[in-house]
Amino acid sequence: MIFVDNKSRVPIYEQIKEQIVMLVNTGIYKPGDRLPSIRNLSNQLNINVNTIKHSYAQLETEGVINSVQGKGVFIAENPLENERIVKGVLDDLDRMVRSAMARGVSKEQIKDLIDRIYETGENYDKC
Amino acid sequence: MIFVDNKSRVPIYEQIKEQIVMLVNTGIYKPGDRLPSIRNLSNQLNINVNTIKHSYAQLETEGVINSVQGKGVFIAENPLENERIVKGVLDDLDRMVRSAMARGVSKEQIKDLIDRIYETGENYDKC
Amino acid sequence: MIFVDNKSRVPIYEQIKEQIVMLVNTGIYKPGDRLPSIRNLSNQLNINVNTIKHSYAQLETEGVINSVQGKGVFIAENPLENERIVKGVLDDLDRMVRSAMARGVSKEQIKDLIDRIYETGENYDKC
Amino acid sequence: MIFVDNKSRVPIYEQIKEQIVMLVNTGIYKPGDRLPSIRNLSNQLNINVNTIKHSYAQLETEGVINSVQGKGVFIAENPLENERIVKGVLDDLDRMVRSAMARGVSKEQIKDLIDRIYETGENYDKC
DNA sequence: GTGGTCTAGACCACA
DNA sequence: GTGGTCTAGACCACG
Repeated sequence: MIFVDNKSRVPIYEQIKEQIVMLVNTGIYKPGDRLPSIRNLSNQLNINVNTIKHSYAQLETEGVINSVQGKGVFIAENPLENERIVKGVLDDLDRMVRSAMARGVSKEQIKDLIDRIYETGENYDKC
Repeated sequence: MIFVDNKSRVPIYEQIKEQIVMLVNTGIYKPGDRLPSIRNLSNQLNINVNTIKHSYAQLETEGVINSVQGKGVFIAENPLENERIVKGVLDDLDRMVRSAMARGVSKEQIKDLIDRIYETGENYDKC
Repeated sequence: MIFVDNKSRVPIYEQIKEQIVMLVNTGIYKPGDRLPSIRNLSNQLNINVNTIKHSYAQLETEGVINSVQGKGVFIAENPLENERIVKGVLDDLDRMVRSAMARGVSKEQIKDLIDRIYETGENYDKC
Repeated sequence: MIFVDNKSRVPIYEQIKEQIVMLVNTGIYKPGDRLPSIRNLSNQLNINVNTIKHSYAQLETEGVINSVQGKGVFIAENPLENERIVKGVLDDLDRMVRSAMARGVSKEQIKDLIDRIYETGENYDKC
């Protein structure tokens, strides 16, 4: 499953891109694997088709995926020639942690939150 | 006292909000203290009056400050004791941690980030 | 559906806020319903976009509505279940009753006013 | 004591005017009585001298009071020739009660609030 | 001088 | 099309 945060400053199409790259990075997606169709993903995530299209289009120009008319979308042969960095999220996290600190939340509280999320929310599947 | 990064993805009014909260949190601003007037800050930062107004308005509805017609803007009595806002911050954190997880950031990475933030911030009066 | 009195001492954005809350309260708007777009309402009422935006922004921080980029503005899940806002309303009431008392309004006068309001409003679905 | 609400839509100078008229109306102030000096009232209420001046000036042009250079300010002989109506407060109250109702506050809750205020807050003195 | 409200219009990102 | 941000400038009420 791909996780999308509507309210993030990071646009949805970037979130999707980053997560697909990550799935490739961790070996969950391998070259030649087929990605979910645009409409399929659109339905799953309840997100506009155009947004998914936007993500896929950028991934294609970056050489991460290939879309084949009438067949589907596939992971490219050398998908990670241009390595990508997950930076936006960490910036966001940084700001939010500072915000929470300023508002009196303790370090322990935050770490507990993280543990809880990572334990319960194992939301990695091949989708 | 306040700095603004025009090029950040974080809107200016939020940058200002966060910095004022920080100044309150560190004890530099105390209840009853007067903030710079919207026009004054507007000139200092070379930012439109309305943008400053926007920041101040949100801080007021969050109970951090009180603005008084014709007098100025002042730090509230219990500026950071607002359960609802703290809850909102935690919700935001929750979303972002999930987002980071989905994008392949490890639990340890996040916890390191937190440690770093809390350590550098520990010089503050209140934490 | 929404009316505005330009000459009132009550600012337009507050009039709009109150009427939307009322529409939610009476069950005319239900969670998930879509509100008119800011531009649409702006045209209908012949009021500047920013003024509408102002109303919607406050309602969002109060948890009554959610606005989603590119999609629209929607009634939140529990639009009126916000302890903090209710507390704020009661504080306002407190101030105004004291004000009325100081200006010679009798207890009975106020109670009559309340009865009248609650009676005429009793046709509403939820009260 | 005169009661002033900083956050009311009714301007402070009007609140003061109304309350003095009310004190005359109820016979607490009689023709010839001396009002507190501008500075005295300014200190008591922690309100700017100009604001008090504004109230007194209007009351004088309306014939309610006479100010005598170097002696003080006194209630006029026929102070209430032009009868005044306390309307602003009631409008405010009306709006707030509706607001509270919309937010789920019960009629009884409000009436309790009123009883409590009127019982404990007998803040009428000659000042 | 202060804050409060409103308008008009611009540009952006997203669906 | 949608909302989000920012600017410029106006007028008001209040201190």
